Amino acid sequence: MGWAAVSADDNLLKLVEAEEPDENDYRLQEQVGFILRKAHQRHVSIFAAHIADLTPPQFAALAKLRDVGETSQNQLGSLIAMDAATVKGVIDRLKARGFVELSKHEVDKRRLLVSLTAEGRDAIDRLIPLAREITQETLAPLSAKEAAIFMKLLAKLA
Amino acid sequence: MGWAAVSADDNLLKLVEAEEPDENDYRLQEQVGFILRKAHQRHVSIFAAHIADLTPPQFAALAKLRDVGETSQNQLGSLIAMDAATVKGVIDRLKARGFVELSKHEVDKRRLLVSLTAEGRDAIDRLIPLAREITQETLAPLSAKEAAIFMKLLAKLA
DNA sequence: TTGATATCATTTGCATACGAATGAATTTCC
DNA sequence: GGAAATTCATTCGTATGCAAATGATATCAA
Repeated sequence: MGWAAVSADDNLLKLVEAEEPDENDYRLQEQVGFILRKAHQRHVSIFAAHIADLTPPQFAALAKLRDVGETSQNQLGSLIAMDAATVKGVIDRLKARGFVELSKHEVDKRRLLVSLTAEGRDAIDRLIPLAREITQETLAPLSAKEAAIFMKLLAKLA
Repeated sequence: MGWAAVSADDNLLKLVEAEEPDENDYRLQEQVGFILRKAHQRHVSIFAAHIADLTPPQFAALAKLRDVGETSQNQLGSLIAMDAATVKGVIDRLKARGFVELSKHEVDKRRLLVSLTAEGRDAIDRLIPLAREITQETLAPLSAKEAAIFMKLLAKLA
């Protein structure tokens, strides 16, 4: 009885495994998260090759400030997808470089207003053409049509 | 002559500007780098919701070790796209958790061999089904067909 | 063989990235 | 009006991620 039962269990196990051959062939390099991380790394590397003295988050902060003018730190953070702790560090470093200046909101005393300095505006205006090249080089492995499709799908994911 | 020349220059300038209206309408949220960063952030967040006690890089290290068995630290790093400094920290933390063990290469004394412990193998085997859910949820905004196209194009970029 | 190179690993320094805790100021709601 | 909840900013701790410098070991080449 013992032998027969074990044998039946073995067969059942094999059937189950045949229906789910997944467990054993998980391929890390094909997972979206892994490739996303690599694609992001590649982009950051291309960015650094074109703009050595500013990081992508710092550039994003300046570019957004150029769009919206003066805003609070948190507001800016939400516009460029950074939480409060992260945006503070970015703004601190931009302030130390003289690219942004801070002031207190007159009415709401909690808020810290951030705005571009003249130097910051010059910098971002000067860097935007380079940023276009960065975008182009990042998308270079794709044809124009592929790039358009990719951007549409990527936007859906983000 | 002076007036005529200036006038001609003005017209020329306007033509050039008409051909390149770019400078003023750089849209950060449409740049591939910015969206790539956001998509990556979203994936990391989904990952954390499913696997709270391990980060994506730590998971990648375990998954790759499961594939290839014992390897050197640097070799593992190149397999999962981490430089030497980064992979060291990841392996250190996995070692502290008892998921990997280190040993010296007998022949080449520079190399530090990394391998899964029994506990590490149990962990990765247990987590792989969750990782499949993470991949699925990350791609959820796309239809099956869109996801297939996206993965092909993303792989070209990375 | 030995001197130049290259590889493996470590360390340091800097810059995101985010959860959690804290304090100050504001808004909401009863 | 005032207590409760919310918002804004800061700080701390932990974890990538990478450049650059360093030391130990291997390999290559003259």
